[in-house]
Amino acid sequence: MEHARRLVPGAVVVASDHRAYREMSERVFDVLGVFTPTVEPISVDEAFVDIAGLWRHYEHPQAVGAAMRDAIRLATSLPASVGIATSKLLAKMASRDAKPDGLRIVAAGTELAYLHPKPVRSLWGVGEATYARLEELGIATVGDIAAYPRETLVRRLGEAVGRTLWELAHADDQRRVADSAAAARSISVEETYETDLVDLAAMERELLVCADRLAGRLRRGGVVAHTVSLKARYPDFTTVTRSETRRAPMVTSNELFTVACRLLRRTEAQSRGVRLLGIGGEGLVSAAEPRQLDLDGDLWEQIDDAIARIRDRFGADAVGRARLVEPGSQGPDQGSSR
DNA sequence: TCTGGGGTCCTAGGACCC
DNA sequence: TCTGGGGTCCTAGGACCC
Repeated sequence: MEHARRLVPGAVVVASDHRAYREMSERVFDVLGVFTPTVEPISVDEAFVDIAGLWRHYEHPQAVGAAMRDAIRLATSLPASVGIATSKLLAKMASRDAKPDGLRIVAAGTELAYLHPKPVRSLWGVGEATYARLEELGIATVGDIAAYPRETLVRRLGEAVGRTLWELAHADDQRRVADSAAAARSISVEETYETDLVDLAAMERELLVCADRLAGRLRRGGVVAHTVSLKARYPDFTTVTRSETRRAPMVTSNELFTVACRLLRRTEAQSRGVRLLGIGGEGLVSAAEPRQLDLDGDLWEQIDDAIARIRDRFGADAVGRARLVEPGSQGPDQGSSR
């Protein structure tokens, strides 16, 4: 945004509003749920829907897609694009073709004819790096991949990528539509700073902010983390991670903070400075599962819990860490830029 | 062209165990 | 006591996606 503002000094900048996006997203998913229970969210604004069970109610697949688009527009005033096909990959590609506000069908029997002329980059799973490698092999279209010897592709691209791409290029995609989103496997927070952080005290203050945010999200998700990871980006943009796994899972902001500080000392942050810091929780398990708490941990859970309830009721700025108050300021309002 | 934030999965090496 | 094979877990980094 800094760069954009420099280029266009008079630009109107509109802040993002994630609460509104979530609200609209929920309405869209509610609409989809009316059609069928088999709805698998991909992201806040995309989902796979299994419409195989709807053949009784609609004459053509087109009619299902059109009805969904109408219902979404009615409920949210938002345009929606729909791709219909015999597999997830093709439905996804068709929906991309349908954007920004349309409907695209790849009829059964026409899969390969649709797929093979497409550029490799349009396949789900071919990013910048894989694209460059395929280019070196003289592979430009999905059809080229399909014609390439499978074993050679695996040797060049690795087992997982090579095999998957080869199968997808033959329209071999057996993945089913799940009836809900998979449980999160990790939760993380991170922040890029306007100016690089150079001293340890400043870095630790920011880690405390991250630890607080992460603790809140773990708590709301009802999970605890066996592994805590730290992410640091140096001023030259190289990024490193450090992690620590423990038998006893962690949840409290205090635990997350303590581990993150220890991990930070295992990086070169102190000597090089950092542009970004982040903390993540991995190896998530339900907080409802029995686990051993030491007295100290129990106390911090109660503190986090109390803070969460105060924030729910009085707003995010209602309570804060004394440590995060700028020296000389009167309180969190004046002291915090966030 | 200097590049947010939040995720997933894969790979490779090393430790450890049987 | 040594060696080899094979499995799991942990760690770090990279590719990819929205």
